[in-house]
Amino acid sequence: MGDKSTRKKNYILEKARGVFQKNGYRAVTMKDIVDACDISRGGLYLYFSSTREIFEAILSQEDYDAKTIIDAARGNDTTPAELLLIYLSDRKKAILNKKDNLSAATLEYLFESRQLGNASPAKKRFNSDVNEIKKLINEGIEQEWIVCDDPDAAARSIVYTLEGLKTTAQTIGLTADEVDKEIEYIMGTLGLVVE
Amino acid sequence: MGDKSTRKKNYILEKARGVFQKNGYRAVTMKDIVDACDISRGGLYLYFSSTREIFEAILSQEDYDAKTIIDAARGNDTTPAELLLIYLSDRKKAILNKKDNLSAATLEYLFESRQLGNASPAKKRFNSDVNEIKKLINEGIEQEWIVCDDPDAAARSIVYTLEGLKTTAQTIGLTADEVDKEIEYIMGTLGLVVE
Amino acid sequence: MGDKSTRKKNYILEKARGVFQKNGYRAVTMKDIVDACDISRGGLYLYFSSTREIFEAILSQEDYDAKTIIDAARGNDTTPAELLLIYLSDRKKAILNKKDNLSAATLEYLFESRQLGNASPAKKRFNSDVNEIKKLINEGIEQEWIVCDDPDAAARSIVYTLEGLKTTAQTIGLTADEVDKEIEYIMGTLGLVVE
Amino acid sequence: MGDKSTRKKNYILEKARGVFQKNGYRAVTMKDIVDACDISRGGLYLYFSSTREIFEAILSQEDYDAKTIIDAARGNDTTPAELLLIYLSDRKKAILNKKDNLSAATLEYLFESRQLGNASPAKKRFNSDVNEIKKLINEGIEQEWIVCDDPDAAARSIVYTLEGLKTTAQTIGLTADEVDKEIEYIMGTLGLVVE
DNA sequence: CATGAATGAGAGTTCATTCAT
DNA sequence: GATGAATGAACTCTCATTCAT
Repeated sequence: MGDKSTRKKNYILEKARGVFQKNGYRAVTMKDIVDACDISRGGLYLYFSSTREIFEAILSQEDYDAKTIIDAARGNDTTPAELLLIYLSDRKKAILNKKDNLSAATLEYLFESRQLGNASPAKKRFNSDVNEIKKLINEGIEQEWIVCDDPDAAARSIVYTLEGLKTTAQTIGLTADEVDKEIEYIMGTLGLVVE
Repeated sequence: MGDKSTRKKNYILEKARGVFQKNGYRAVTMKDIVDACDISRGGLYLYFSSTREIFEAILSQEDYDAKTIIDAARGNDTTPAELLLIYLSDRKKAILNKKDNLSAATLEYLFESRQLGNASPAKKRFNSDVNEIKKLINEGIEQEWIVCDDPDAAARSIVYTLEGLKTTAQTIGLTADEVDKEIEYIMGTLGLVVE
Repeated sequence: MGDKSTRKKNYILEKARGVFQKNGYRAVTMKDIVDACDISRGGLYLYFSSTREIFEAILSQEDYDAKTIIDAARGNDTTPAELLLIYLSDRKKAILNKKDNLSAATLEYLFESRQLGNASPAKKRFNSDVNEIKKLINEGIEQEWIVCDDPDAAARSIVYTLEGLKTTAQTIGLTADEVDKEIEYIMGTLGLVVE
Repeated sequence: MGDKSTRKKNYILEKARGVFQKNGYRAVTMKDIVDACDISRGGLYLYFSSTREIFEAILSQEDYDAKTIIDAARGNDTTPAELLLIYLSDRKKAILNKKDNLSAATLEYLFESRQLGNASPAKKRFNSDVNEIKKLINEGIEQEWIVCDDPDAAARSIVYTLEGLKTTAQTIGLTADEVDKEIEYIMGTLGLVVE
């Protein structure tokens, strides 16, 4: 983290992130990143040799998985319902934050990855998120906060819905109210009320 | 439909569809389509002047909106629950059919449209689908098949979830069972049971 | 003139003239002319096989040489001075008439012809104009209207100046007053006064 | 002037000048210049992005305006008549020098500029030349070398005539004698004799 | 005669990538 | 390490020209 090479790498990633946010994944060229970083063409190649490599480096810095967020929020007296709401609210922010948002680029990246046949990191992430939410639902059932016949299906449903909200926000746009309403509905299906 | 020019146009669209299915939207060049159609460079330009134009022509041929499918299935004795299930099953086919599937390309296209500031056709489609499903749910409530406090939120939730399933299928892949399970869950939240 | 083929040819030339006036010579394509004539691509080729051929046909229709104009104006009592003024006034109209004017295209055409080594028609025209004006000046000298040491040089000078006015009008623009002033000056050098 | 980029730019301009001299303005393509310079396609675009840009750079290197030539020739004992003759002789060289001559290309360029609506640099040049010659004529009148009623008209006439000579030389060709004769005639109209 | 679909050469332009400095 | 000039492949788009109908 301290050595010069790493600092430079991080500098590039930071600048490149802005470019991907603005232009998506496929439309970004090495030249765009060179321009954004204000370094030389050759200079960029010393650190990264393709936009794919750069984008993957950026993705690996992101850490928004359910476990991280939920664990950070856990305390002695936080109920599963509260934790779920905290997670959904965090996702809401990410969904609505149109500027600082790699969703569009990430989807493009994943489509391309799919075609190339390597989607496993995304799959791992999906499964881990489902598991984390399922755990929360099971805790809620035990503590009689939550009513749910099939925690696995419920957890999956939440993740699919969040994915759908993200896509919808990127393609046709969503307001905060629309996301709030959906969060309330999700909570409602589990027998929870957002006060 | 009969004249030569229209036949040729349709031929191009058919071939181009394959290219978009395989490569997504942004990665496709006019040359790719020229090669797929086995016509001359200039020849393609007689009919279409950009990949965007071609893609939009393909999209306008697609007719998978909820109203079309549901109306086609309505009969004297079809219950709202049955209609909803028919719609979801149709969507399931579309979600899983990875080969003959423009989802990935369409999402890319929509992202680009968004950046260019014209997402309204997609929005119209979204709203129309939500409405159609809401109508179904309301009918179900009247006929006491369905239990639902907020039909609008329920309908939106279904559309978001389907969107999420489509994306997930494209990015990390889904099996038929996984989709079935999700459909059952959706029906369950409305108090319906898939036998 | 009456047969269908000639009528069609003339129709094409008429439309093409407008295109050359608007766009010059080199910039004009066969397609431009096809579009202007509202005929088929192949149809144009039945009559002409290049823009050069068309332009040459147009040029051969033009008949603005000094002899034509001066002869048309000759009468029993027209003095050489009057004839000269009539010719210069005619040229003035041609110089200023920016819309209906092939000057720019003609110059481009002549440059290209020069490079190709066949400028003789233009040369013939130049010499004939010089001769016609020289004749006029000589008549004027005989009748003691005009004072001039070297009628040949004077005639040439007039033609060069008219050429210069034409070019200047096309490149940087000229007003009627500016051309009038120049005509007066030319007349003045021959001892004539424009009343 | 010394740095490599400027040297390369000048190298390109030098080679491009030859191409414009040979082919005029409109007919020249970026590829022609690439070939003449023996550099890569992309290489040329590092320095210039259109033939227009290149041609304008070449033009801005030219410095043949009347003021420059006349000022360079001024000395304690040079008479206005001598200065005028020096200027006309310089123009003669430019008019006759068919190889190293951008006249044709420049006229084409000016036609195009006219169509695009920006002819002002040429206009400025025209006016400045007229003024410089007018000053010379006025000096000549004061010192009683020159006889002239209307110095402004005379100066304009000279510029128009030179323009006409240039065009004529380019289109149908002129010999040195023909130009000499015209110069003598011009001088004669001002009451001057070329010895 | 007349049409206009079709071809393919060729121009413009952009970028990933290399390499001498 | 770092630079940025240079290359050349690839893509978009336009036309002159042909030819089956």
